[in-house]
Amino acid sequence: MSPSNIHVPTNCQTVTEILSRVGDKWSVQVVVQLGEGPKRFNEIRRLVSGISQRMLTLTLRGLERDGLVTRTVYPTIPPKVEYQLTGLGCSLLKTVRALGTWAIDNRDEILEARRRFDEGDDPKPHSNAA
Amino acid sequence: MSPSNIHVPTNCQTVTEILSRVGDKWSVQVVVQLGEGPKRFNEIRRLVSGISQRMLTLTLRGLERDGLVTRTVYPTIPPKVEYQLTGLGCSLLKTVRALGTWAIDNRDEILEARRRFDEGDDPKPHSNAA
DNA sequence: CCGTATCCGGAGGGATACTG
DNA sequence: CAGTATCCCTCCGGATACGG
Repeated sequence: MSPSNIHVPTNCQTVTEILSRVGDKWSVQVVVQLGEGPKRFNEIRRLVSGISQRMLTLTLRGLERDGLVTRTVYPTIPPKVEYQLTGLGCSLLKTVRALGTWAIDNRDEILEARRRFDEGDDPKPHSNAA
Repeated sequence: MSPSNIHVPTNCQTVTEILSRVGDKWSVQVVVQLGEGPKRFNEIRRLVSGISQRMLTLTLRGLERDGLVTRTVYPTIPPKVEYQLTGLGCSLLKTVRALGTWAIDNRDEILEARRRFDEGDDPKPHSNAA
């Protein structure tokens, strides 16, 4: 990367903003599930097990608001609502998957570092220096 | 804790876990600053202006715990402490930059979608509101 | 200079009950 | 089935003050 890449204020600001969207507890999981194809409300709810009805609603609203998913209502009885990733949503999914790959690749290393740190931060276990 | 298996949920589980690390309010900004080279505590604090002393400490601790940064103390007077990205931290930075690029590229589209949604999400202005 | 401890307001998010 | 509203509790994170 160049030392003076694009102009400054847009950078941190925007990235942080997007990470807030994606970094919440549920958005990514919902997006990933929707990556498999369009899904109904309770279908998603089952797949992302652990999520509450309330949170699923809020998460979907947020994603819809940002143009990442579309919401289609079929006025049948009983009502049927389908959620689907937009093009924008798909492109986000790709990027997120890259992060996911990183996470999986480095999972063990992180867990190990974490364990060591919690043990008492002992970087030199072979030398018994108190 | 599951008694017998760790195989299935590795995907969502791990990704969510990493995003929690990276998706908090400050971690990314700190990592980005550290990407420019090793920095001292108050140096980072100035660069990531807006962060409180407390939050910087907590953020750095978290990153250190996960093996993303190292903390080096020089026992001088006054004390000097340097933080630096590890190899793991650098590789994360690269992935995060990709997400940052996505954010910048799609910033306008998201903001526009958001504005439309807040306006009243009105794709069919004529006829009775369905 | 670097960090910790305490106080405290507000957002996030779960459980539940109700509506169309 | 899909969604809203309410209650409530936890944790995040800012301000401030103190210790090495």
